[in-house]
Amino acid sequence: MQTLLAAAGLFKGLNETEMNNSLRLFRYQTKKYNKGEVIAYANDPVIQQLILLDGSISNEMSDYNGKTIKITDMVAPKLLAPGFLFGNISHFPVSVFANTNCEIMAINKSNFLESLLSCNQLQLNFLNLISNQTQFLTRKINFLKLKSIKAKIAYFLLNLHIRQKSHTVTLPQSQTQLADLFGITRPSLSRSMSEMVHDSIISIQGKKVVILDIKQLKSLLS
Amino acid sequence: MQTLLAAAGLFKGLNETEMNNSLRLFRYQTKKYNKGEVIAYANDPVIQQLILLDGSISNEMSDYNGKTIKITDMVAPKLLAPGFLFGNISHFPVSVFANTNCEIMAINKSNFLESLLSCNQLQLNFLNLISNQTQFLTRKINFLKLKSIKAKIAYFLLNLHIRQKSHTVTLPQSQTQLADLFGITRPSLSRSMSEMVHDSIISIQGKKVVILDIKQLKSLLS
DNA sequence: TGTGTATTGTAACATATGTTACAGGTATTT
DNA sequence: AAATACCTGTAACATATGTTACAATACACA
Repeated sequence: MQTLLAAAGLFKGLNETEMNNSLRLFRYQTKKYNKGEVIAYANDPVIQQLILLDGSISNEMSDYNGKTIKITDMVAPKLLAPGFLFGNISHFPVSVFANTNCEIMAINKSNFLESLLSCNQLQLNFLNLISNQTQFLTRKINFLKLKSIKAKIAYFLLNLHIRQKSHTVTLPQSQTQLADLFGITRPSLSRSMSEMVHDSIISIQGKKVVILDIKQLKSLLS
Repeated sequence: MQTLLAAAGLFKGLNETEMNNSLRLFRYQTKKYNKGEVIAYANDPVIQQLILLDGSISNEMSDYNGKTIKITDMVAPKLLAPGFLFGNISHFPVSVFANTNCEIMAINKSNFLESLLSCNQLQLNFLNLISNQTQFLTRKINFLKLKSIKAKIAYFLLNLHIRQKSHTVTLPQSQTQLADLFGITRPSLSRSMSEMVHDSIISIQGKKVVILDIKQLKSLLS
């Protein structure tokens, strides 16, 4: 358990004693969810800090017409929505589904706060986790601000390029899933990629994409 | 100063003694900026907690082609980017401009952390401020996810309707500014509004908009 | 009151993206 | 190897939005 919470970032840098103290303070419950089950509904009030101990979940935002859009996948161990535990009105911004069988730790808000206050390192860790989430949201906003499909493709490929450290990048998802992620339709994605191939900016072979002209790719971001 | 920081949320609920203690701990500097000056550049590292004590600022995100998009305006007193002070890589997500003459308090990150840790109420307040910022960002994402211009107009009008508690709402900005906020062009905004008038969903007279058919307006959100 | 400036409505046209449909390819299962 | 499901490319057309331009109106200020 301690290892898990350390990996989640919450117990990072705590020594054995501090971990034990904190764990003793947490009046937590754990609950198991089966694949496909709903862990939290969007707009549910956030009254507990949920921590994904095992399994993987997906965050989905429900559209006004009921259709859900996947935001992101998360793999254990991870704190869920740490930035929403406090604040004036705290509601889940997304619905949380179990992608696989999951185990969730739940800690009551006021108890969690008490425990935080009892350990400086724990507080710093929590602040760091929230800040990271904030930065994630900001990147999401930057992505959503991109106006054209080609700009989104470029942004995505350039990120892959940085992470995979190669001009040949491997798409981690099918075009159907990517289109979903981008909030566009699959034929539109395909068409834009084809045009970029035609313009010799990239070349495509299955899931491999070769970045031929990184300068032009970057210029698509404007 | 104490009143200002209380109004900013940071000193909310602190008694006189706690405020004095905290203020003594803060090794802050204050700095004045003239209207139009840049307070922080996007991508600057965040090494201090900045607090706007007086004046009003605007957050602008610089596009890849250098063009800036206004995100939001803020009026003193307010903490700037509290969610970015901690975390792995903390860079300003936006540039900050002085809309009017401004006074800014700057507190070193590590000193700010120390001070937080010395007062439980202060910590809770900071967590609440960050959470509120997170919720703000989430609402922003929800807005950006809206696909059509009419959906954005509907979302905006419905929010005004809730806040102004009336079916007749007053637009707080010119269409030019709204279009900017929505990330669209002004003629497109005007056209969409005209169509909504034609469909008897709203009627417009200057800055006054009357919501005639709230049901249809809501259905535009899908 | 008059004059310049910003704001709004609108039109014609260009472009980007969505929609639908279909065919060929690839992978998976049996 | 055959059958099935999924994935990809592409085309024709519909729709939404951007672009540019101009006129009409409202507003601020001398």
